[in-house]
Amino acid sequence: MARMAPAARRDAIVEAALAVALRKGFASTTVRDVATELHCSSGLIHHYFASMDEVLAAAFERAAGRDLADTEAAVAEATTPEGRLSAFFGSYARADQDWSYQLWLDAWADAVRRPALGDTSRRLNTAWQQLVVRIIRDGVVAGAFHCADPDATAWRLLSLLDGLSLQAVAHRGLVDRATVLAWAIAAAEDELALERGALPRPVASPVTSPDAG
Amino acid sequence: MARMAPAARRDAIVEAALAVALRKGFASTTVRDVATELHCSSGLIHHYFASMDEVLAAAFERAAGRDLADTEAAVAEATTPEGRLSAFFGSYARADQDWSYQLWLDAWADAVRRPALGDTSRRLNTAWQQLVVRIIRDGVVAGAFHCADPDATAWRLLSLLDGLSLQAVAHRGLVDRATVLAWAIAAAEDELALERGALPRPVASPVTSPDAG
DNA sequence: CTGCTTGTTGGACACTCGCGCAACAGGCGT
DNA sequence: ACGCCTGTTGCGCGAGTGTCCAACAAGCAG
Repeated sequence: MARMAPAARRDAIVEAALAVALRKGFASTTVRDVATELHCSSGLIHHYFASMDEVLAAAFERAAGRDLADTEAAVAEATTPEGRLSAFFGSYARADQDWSYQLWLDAWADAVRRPALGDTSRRLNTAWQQLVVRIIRDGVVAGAFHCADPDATAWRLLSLLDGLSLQAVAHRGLVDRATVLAWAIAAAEDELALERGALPRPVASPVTSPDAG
Repeated sequence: MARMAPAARRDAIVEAALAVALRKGFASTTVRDVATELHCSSGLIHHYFASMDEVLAAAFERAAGRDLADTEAAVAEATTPEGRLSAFFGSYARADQDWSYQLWLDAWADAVRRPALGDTSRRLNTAWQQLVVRIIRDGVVAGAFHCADPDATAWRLLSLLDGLSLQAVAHRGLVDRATVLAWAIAAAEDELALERGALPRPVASPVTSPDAG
């Protein structure tokens, strides 16, 4: 493999690891898999990362961080509290269509066994929850929402969303995406003392859907 | 090891595999672990099972089935609709104490990639949801609950429970067990048009807590 | 008691895994 | 042009895995 600048090489490794993980899951992504994906030697991966755990954590960090940034951008675009919350749901539900949600399932399952991955997953999960907290707080300040404990409400909304998305992704067809979205929004309306229908229904945006590996 | 009847031996192997899996997780349960647990040779396991996958699949089926049966028994013991629902929550929350909930995380993550495991997981997940549906239906008939769509409510309650339990298990300490239980029960009271506090808070039943492996 | 079926043994085999290391080579400063 | 720094290689180690198999022994039929 051609010589590369350290930053670029690190980047390429993370990207390759992510590509493999999306195909076969975190648990069964090996150093040699990443090396093959990158057409380089396995030793090179260890030259940049102390352990495989760190490679996977970095790969997950990138994928989830990217999704978080996208969602934050979508939320920032909206002008009203109701619009921001809807933007959040719309952007989140999009995630369970392509394979990025499968990454979360893998990360949650492996969190206990791979410390670095577990830390990353915990941190990013909290970041998502804090995003919801901010949306709620802003809405309360603006007088649009009523909520006694935004932190708890955020956990409940996010967990409902996760539990439903989990079924949609792991057991395809048991619960469909539109239903997940509708139920989550209705739950938010209840939690925030809004009238039914107060939150605009986001349109489901079509996204890339890679085949199984 | 003493000679045994084929059926009894098969049973003992599955039981031993389950014991190990509950102690150190599904992913890291090996043939030799099971053999050690059973005080027999590793070859014996392969005399009864064509592959290790089959052993683990049988163990998962037994664990999940037993949890379901336990919960169904606990639910059946209660006499009022409120008592039955509380019994369900109490029994379910118990699951996230040891590794049995980690089994579900593993199953959900691998469902898409391992068809046999995915089928089992889907079937048992649906069985849990149907148990909630029955509790709700009975409560509605008895006039204790009000619910327009028991099927949907069951999915929402179960998903909230799963989403919260997931955080409790994968990210130890982010959300604690008592909170999961309290929030789920409160959500149930809202869904079924009950007054706050109408559902008795189940006592956290002490269960076997094997050390980490 | 003898012979045969079959549960059971324990090691051999052929991998894979993460990781470390000595050697090679490409590009930059001088 | 040279030499040094460092990205890169590819092999090898030790530990781990699932799977297979020839040999052993326990119990039953004759």
